[in-house]
Amino acid sequence: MSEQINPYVSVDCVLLGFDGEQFNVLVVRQCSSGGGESTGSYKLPGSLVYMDENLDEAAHRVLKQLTGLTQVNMMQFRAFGGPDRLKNPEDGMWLERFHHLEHHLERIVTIAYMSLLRIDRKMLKLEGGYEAQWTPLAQLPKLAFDHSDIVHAAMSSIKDRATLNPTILFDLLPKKFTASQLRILMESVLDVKFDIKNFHKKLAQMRYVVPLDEKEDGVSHRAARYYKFRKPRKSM
Amino acid sequence: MSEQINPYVSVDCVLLGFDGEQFNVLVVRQCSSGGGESTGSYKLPGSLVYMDENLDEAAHRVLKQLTGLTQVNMMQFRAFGGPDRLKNPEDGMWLERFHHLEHHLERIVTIAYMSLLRIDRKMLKLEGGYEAQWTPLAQLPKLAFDHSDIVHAAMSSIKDRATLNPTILFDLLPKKFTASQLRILMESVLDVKFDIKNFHKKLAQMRYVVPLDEKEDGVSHRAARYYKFRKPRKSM
DNA sequence: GCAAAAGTGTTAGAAGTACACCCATGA
DNA sequence: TCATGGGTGTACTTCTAACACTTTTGC
Repeated sequence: MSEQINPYVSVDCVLLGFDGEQFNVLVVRQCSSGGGESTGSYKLPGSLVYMDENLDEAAHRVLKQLTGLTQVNMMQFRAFGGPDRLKNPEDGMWLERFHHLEHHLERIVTIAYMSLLRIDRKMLKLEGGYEAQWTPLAQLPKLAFDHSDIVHAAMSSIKDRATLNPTILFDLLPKKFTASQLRILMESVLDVKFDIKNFHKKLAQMRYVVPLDEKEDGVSHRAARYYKFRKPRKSM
Repeated sequence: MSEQINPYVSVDCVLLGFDGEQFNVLVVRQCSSGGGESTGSYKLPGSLVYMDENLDEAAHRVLKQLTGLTQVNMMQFRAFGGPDRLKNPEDGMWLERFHHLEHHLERIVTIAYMSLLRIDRKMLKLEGGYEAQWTPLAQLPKLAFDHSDIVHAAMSSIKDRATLNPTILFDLLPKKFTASQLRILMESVLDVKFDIKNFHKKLAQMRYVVPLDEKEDGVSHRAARYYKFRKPRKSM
């Protein structure tokens, strides 16, 4: 890690996936940078910001290092910067060790990003000693720093964004998905229940959702039709 | 300015007012900290973040110094942090001079806040040498740093927020306001036109807007009824 | 009395809500 | 054949959109 870094500003990424029932977050372990023992607590993937990159670039770098993905919509949603973010001394020490900082960290402001991923994509284990893991929101352990707060803020932000523009949610679904996958996803994001019949009607009116002639296979009940998402040409 | 500051992180505040026709932004002049010549270009009010305060506190401090207001909803809406923010060398030098920094500033990340104010409130001229001024958006000069971008991002953010929760807009109106004041405000935020009759119908259904028995005075046409805003008890 | 903005009702179409039963499949 | 989730239609209500004339006031 030879590049010059800004020791006061980081990005942290809330990578969200949906497994058909609930949201999952990709968390990593706080390990020393040499790889080795995985005893640290879990945290969000993140990094200090390099001097020659902007915030979006830093967030994309983190995502790419962790998953290999590059063409992903990373949404900045909030900065967290209270002096109490490092109140657990282990967190500060870990940062200093991991980034080989010379001086003591008093304060770090983080810019939080959120990204919606298909959970089936393979995750790389990083040489940097990352150990990435999808964890259901409900079973999320206490994370390092204020990362637990950041995750909750991300969920709240995604609700607002999906209300304004539901099409962002399709990043979470497989390329072919069933009506009930979409319905359950929307229900859990927006925290509502849809009537099933009415949902089908609404689905038929969504220009950006097109029914396929293909059906589910190998399920022990009537097979569901698949749909796919088609990006609207203008004005999401 | 003896407090310890974080030389890498600032807050900038987009203070918006509505004069009945258009949005105005409160801009200040880049002056030296000793007061004196007002030759600098305009910028948004802002400050580096002190080591013992969180981001919200820093933003409220800036607002209070400039206007004396304290109980105001300051909404964080985005961080700006590209390395090119200081591409105009004057901006960086001004910051160094103003804050009496010892070392050269290479990079500064700013957390942008936005706040909606009644434009009639009196603004203080600060001993710090601020010269605050409401400026209509349409006549906004090129601002220092990337502050022009920040203003546009604020306007876009307010549209999203008002779509999700129109009640934030009442901070912009006088305590008593007419139907057309509200209509023109909403039209300019949401970038739509409302049919006047339909708007009155909609107004009558807004629980949080109550008609008064009072009317305009001294206008050379039929006097308009006043309304007032009543905070909803739960769930804005 | 005239200029200027305020205020008012109806109708037609679209969208949303509530509700109960049969269908296809694998085990 | 049964358990499981998939899929369908109708009636009612609510919301939205379009549209033109009369009222009040100061000058």
